[in-house]
Amino acid sequence: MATRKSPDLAGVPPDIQRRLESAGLRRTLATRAVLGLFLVNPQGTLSHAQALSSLQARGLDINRVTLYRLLDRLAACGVLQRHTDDDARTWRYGLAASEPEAQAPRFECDACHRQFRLTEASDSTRQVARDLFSTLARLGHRGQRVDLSIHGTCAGCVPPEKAA
Amino acid sequence: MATRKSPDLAGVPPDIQRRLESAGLRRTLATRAVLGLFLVNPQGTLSHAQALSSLQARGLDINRVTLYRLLDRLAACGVLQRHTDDDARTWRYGLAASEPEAQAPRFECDACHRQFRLTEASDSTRQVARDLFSTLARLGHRGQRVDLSIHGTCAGCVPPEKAA
DNA sequence: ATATTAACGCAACTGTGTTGCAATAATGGA
DNA sequence: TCCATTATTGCAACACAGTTGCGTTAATAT
Repeated sequence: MATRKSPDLAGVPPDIQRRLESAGLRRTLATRAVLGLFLVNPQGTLSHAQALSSLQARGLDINRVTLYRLLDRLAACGVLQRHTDDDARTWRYGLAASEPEAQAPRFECDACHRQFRLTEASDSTRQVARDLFSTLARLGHRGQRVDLSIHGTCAGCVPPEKAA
Repeated sequence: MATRKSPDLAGVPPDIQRRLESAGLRRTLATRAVLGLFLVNPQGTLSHAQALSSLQARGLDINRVTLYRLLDRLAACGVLQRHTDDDARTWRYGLAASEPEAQAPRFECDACHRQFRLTEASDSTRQVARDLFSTLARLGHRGQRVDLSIHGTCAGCVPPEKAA
């Protein structure tokens, strides 16, 4: 009745499918659902708690521990990217960029806590990363990874009367 | 016997004393001890746990809740600066720069978890901050604060045979 | 010296994430 | 198509960082 190979990963981009497969991950209900959560809004990020309630809102009753482990697995195989939220002491997950080079700065709205990736500004990041690495080298340290984030108020949260 | 005004804040810089006073903080034993902890190493940062064990090592038996509240207070009045540690989900505290403009990037060693402020590179930060703010403005958002951090291995932790 | 109230210590609690283990269900091969 | 293998799941219990309420202590101002 149904095909045997790749049963239900319809809208999932091939590069993600490849990463899932080469890590040996199984296509479970939970995996598909969580993946869908991120694919409907590729720029956004979700905390564990947000992901859990989204799943519940869709009628999916997934155990919280299962979700923790699933998000971990997806991050470990490079499908998601994990970073710490600045305010709460929590992790946030977002789709990883296809090429890791394209590390764009993150913008986090202090009002609604949504996060955006500023792909328009990835040049700035590359530039400053070069600078910093050479500064570090001069001091005898070794730099490996630059994390650039901006806090502020997003367009949707800027009070209209103050919006210039 | 002892002077009545400002009894024991000998080595504390005047701008810090001013901030303490204008916030109405009292000069308790704990306040002085914690302040001392940071002043002996002005570039360093400490987690709550590290600060607590340093205090205990000096024979000071301060309650952990008291320390939490004290660190909060010092951060609230601008003497300390608080930020989330990237690996553990904890806060770290460091002396705040006298002028907030001079926000230098932070370098965090992934091996020993110590942190350094790269004052040599504060120009890079200013530059990239300008870039990002204008990018954000174009998109309708409003940027308020740029956080630039680098992870890597510090001079003391780089394995000698690999240190070039 | 005394009244006021910030700061303290204790106990109990919250929220986020983790671990051990038995049960379940994708997956690949017969 | 059925079966064996083993990744994944759910549950319960735990670990850790930080918070809250409240009665007590001790800086500070008068």
